[in-house]
Amino acid sequence: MSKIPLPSEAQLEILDLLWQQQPATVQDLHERLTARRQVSYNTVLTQLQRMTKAGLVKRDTSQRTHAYRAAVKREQVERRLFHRLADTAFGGSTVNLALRALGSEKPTPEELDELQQWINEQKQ
Amino acid sequence: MSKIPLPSEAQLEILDLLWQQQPATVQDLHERLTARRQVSYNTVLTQLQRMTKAGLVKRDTSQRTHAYRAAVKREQVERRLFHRLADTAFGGSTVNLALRALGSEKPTPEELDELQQWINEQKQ
DNA sequence: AATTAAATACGACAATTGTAGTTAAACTAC
DNA sequence: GTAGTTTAACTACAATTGTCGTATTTAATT
Repeated sequence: MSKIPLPSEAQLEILDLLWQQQPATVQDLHERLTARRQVSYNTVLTQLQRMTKAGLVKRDTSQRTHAYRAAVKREQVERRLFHRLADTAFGGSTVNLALRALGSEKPTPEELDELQQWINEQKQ
Repeated sequence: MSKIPLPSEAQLEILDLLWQQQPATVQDLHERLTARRQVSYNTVLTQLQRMTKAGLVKRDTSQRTHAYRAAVKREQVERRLFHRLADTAFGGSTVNLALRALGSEKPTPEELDELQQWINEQKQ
């Protein structure tokens, strides 16, 4: 099942774009990523090729212009990334990590509600 | 000020031990780290040397056996790490990231209380 | 058909990362 | 003081990472 590695930083950026809109071509992704920072088409392509090999994305090669989609679930990847961080520096407590991270934030009322709801669920 | 880089994964592990107890010698840290996973003395030493050069830790070389202490604040590093993660894949919302990460956890009552308290503070 | 554009494959490369070996100096214990 | 032990400096090395360039193929334009 999950011998799929976690995405690297640069890969995560692209994967994030895919999660937002799938499927997508290299050009799509390059355009969208360029909106955030300067990066060449080939760089995006290479990362997509690496992610394909790694099993992080799938591609449809039936057309000359390949179409990509994520092969991993957003929730799972995010949870694993978070855990890796929590494990190495927060004594494994994700709640601690969450609290620490929240510490300096000013959440929107919606976000607060979501959090509140989560807590209520846990209490039952 | 902060051209100090973020610690790598392995460095964070060691830094975490330092934050728990400072100052510490390489041997101290090696022993404590070994409790978590197998790693050689030299590996710990090398990381400490790299962290020293990077400005992440300071060392007292007045004795033959050097003594290390963190040169960066835990809160700051953790917040930066968290933000880096949030920025690349969570649309910059740390609350979202926190929620996502909490998703599958079973927190202790104490942790729940802490979270609840944080929420209450935010509401005011 | 000839030229240009678009797309992928493949290779390259420097920097970082994790890991550890070798060397040499400085203590420690006989 | 001779032999082992600790410690740190330095070197090494393969894997990963982020970044592109070049070559090649295929499609579009004129």
